[in-house]
Amino acid sequence: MPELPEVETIKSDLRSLIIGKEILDVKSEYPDIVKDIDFDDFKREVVGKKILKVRRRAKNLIIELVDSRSSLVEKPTNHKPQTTNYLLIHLKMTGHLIVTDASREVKDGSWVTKVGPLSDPQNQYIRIQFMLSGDKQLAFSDLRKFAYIKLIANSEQLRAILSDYGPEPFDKEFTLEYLKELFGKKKTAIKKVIMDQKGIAGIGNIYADEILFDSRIHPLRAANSLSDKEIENFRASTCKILKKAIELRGTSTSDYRDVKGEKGSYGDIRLMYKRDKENCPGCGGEIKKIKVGGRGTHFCPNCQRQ
DNA sequence: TGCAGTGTTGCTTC
DNA sequence: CGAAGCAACACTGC
Repeated sequence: MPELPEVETIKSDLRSLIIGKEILDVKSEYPDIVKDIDFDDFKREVVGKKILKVRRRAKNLIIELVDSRSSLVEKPTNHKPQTTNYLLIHLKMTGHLIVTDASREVKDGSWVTKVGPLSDPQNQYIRIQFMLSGDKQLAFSDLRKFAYIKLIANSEQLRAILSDYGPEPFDKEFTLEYLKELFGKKKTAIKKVIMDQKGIAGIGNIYADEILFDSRIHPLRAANSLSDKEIENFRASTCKILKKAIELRGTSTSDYRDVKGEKGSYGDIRLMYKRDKENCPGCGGEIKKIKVGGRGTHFCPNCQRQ
């Protein structure tokens, strides 16, 4: 389940692997993965475009495409058609992006894809393949078909979609004051509040449990009951945990893999997530599992008091 | 063997 | 309007 650190890892890897490449072809046996547009239209829009930038916002990846035939030195004409658009990709729980070698058969023009990371059982649910210049492909695998790709026509539309998300934990606006305002209005369980992407962008189930333990806050505490000190602890823990998780390239306790099919290693040092019945590293007591907002929640009842 | 569990987001319902 | 619950989906594990 890719959360902020996993999507950030994918973003960095894609930047070094696919920026500057041209999309030569798109293939899919599951065209509904591309939302809100007929697949043939989608194909017409992206084939021939060049990958200019890769960004992340919340758990979304944004790939900026520009017409590969439009030269940067060329003077703009009066009625120049829109040449820049964006792929907005959300991987949901089991979505993966994989970059591998691929080349076109000389004799019949069909694409041959080398196996590589695609032999991983986690990557065998290929839904869409983008064939790229330089004998590469970007493949989109997703077991459960929740993940999607949207084509965003221009920067205004993109901005409108992305403005619904709360601040990124590494943004300037992610301050004690902001969090006091956000939590003060809600009497819901704090865990639900911090996983709401409209309030804070990027925290999912794994890092919510890790952050709440690090800041010693019980997941069922009413958000508006937190003291200023607890909110500051939460803020500091969020930055600390997410930074460490990015360094370790994410958590692969379940299906997550990076674009080369490799696992992240944050799962090895996680303290709470999926560690119920083990001993708490803080006090030695037993880690409990409960449900909060329908999600499995792991915490230490002794270190994180109601 | 069937069914609960898994997990993000957005839609529906109250 | 906020909050809660469920659907989307497919596979695993008990």
